[in-house]
Amino acid sequence: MAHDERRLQVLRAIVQDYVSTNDPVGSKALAERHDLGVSPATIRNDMAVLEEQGYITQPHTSAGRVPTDKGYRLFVDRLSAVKPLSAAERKAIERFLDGAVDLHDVLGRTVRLLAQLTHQVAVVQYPTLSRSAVRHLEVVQLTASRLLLVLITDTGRVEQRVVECPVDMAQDDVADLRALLNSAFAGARLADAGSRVPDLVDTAPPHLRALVAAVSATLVETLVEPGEDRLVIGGTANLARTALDFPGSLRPLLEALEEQVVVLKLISEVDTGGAVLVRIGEENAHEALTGASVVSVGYGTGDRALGGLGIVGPTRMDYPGNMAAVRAVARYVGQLLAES
Amino acid sequence: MAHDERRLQVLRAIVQDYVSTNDPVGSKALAERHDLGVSPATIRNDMAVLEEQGYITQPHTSAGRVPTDKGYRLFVDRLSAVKPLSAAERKAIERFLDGAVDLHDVLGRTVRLLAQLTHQVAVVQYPTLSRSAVRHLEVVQLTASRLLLVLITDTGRVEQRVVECPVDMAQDDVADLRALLNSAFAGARLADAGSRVPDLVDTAPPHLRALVAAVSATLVETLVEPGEDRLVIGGTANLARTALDFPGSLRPLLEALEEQVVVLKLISEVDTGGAVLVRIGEENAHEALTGASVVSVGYGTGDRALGGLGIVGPTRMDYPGNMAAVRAVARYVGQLLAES
DNA sequence: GGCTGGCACTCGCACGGACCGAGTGCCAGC
DNA sequence: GCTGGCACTCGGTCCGTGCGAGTGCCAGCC
Repeated sequence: MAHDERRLQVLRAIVQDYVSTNDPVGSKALAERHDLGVSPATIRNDMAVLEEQGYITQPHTSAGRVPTDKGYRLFVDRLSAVKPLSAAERKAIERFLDGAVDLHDVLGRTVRLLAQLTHQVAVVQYPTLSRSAVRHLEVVQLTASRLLLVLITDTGRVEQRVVECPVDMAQDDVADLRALLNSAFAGARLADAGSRVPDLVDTAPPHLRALVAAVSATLVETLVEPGEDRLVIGGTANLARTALDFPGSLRPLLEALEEQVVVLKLISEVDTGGAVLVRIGEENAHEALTGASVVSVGYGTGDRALGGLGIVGPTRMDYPGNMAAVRAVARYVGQLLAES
Repeated sequence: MAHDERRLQVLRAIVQDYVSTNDPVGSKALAERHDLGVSPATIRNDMAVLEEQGYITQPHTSAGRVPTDKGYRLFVDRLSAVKPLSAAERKAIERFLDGAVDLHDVLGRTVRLLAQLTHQVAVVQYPTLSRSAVRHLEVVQLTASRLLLVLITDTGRVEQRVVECPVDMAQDDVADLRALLNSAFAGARLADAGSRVPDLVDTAPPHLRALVAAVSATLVETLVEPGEDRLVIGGTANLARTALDFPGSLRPLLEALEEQVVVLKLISEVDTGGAVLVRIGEENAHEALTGASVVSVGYGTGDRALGGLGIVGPTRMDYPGNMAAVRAVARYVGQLLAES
């Protein structure tokens, strides 16, 4: 019992030291810097056991130990206390986010803030369309047969689509179309929009039916589908600082970030309970993210989930601090968006 | 005369070889790989002169020569023929860009395309707001005293702003406001919008005056100002490949790219005549861009300039190829946007 | 006058051996 | 079960050497 407990202390100390120094940590340094109450020799025995169990590893003989993914996992699950943010950090969050003029601005500031607080790459997802509701649909005629459809959601997103129509339209037709669409979809969650289409087409005046059908089809096809979820990414400059932590090069990671789809999946799969999720190294199950960890959490207004946000960095990161920062920022963003 | 001519050939050969091999190039290799018709010894004499004049330099004694910024400049100005795009590349441009659903999509595809064609970081500017005209203004009421203003421009941009109003509004007020704003601003270039405000406020019905004033103020302040210009950036993964070409680290460059303001300035200062602009190394007059070159060009519809696009890469880049790619993409994007 | 081949010279770099020190595993003793 | 001691391993650094690429210069040739 007592051994087990101390071994965990040793693991914790190893993780902490390694994260802060980036040097494999040896038994002697550990005994000096931490009050473990035992000699280096004893620590060596513990380390041998930890290595046996797969929590730590040696880069090479005669080097210190380094935590494995499994070691970080244990650290995150059982050994790390939540690190409260400093007053200065709370202040910074407020100062940074207040004064945003629209959703785009809020998310842009959020991603910069997160990157600055954590010194990692930050990722913020736009509020999911499928979980948003229609606030207003605007229709603007571009040419005789071409419309610009602008969707405004209750989460503040504004999306545009160009719709090619089968027939030419008069100005009155466009106004009628706008009224029809709004009365049909206003307040509807986008996920449910599809089911309202048949009814809408049926009740539309005959001369507008083809038009309504074409426009609603575009609406449902391109706005309800997932895959239309967007990401804001920032702080990639931080990768240059941590470049040495990534084995091969930064390239695959940068590519994955640009690709968006992989990261989007990781960020959007958040715990509905609001807990911060940590995925360490190979847990991410994607080649480009070997050696990378993702810390993410959902944000929302009240009890309603809007999307996810988080950070991506090397497995060798300050988990308690980053988890605290991610959670705090998510809460604040949620509040901010609830106001509008 | 004949010497001068040959010396330029030597410089051209040095640039070409150095760009493709990344090794300082020596007189012997030069004589072997290029048909200069003279012996290495003669080339050495020419190289000594070129070095004297500042076009090339030696990283260290007993190494070959490397072009300086000045050398690249001469190469771009006088020694490079425009490299026509291959049929496959033209095909790729069409295939890539066709099927875009809106402006956001067009620019996103453009930046990916450009990054792929040039293997550099690509940058595309959204159509400048100040040069755009108002197509439609939509007003959506969020709360009693808060409005969401949505601006749709003739260049396809859709911008949103939240406006806090001094007074509570009834639904009819919002509808009236919408009509007033549209009749006042529809068709106006945003740069001229400010001058229409006083007239608009004067002619507005008394009970709407405060409202109109507040909304137009926001409109002018946040949408007409420059600095609201946006960039799309892509292909940063290509930096990892060319990392060795950047002296210190990638960090300052990545930071400058995220900051946007520096790059925006470079990209938006385009030649109005439609020529491709090349800024080499220190010509960029920004510390983070030492060792980087920017190739940019304006894009637009017909004779109307919308914005700029271009690439950022190491000074050691394929200027003819990249210039051709940038120009071709800009043309195609211009055509595409002219259609909508 | 300009080009060429030859030649001595300069360095950067890769290679290899020696040294050092951090860290380990093991063992006998407390 | 912990501790101090000890022999051992092995990566990193330092240094000296040899090699080769590339240069500048010079005398001779067209």
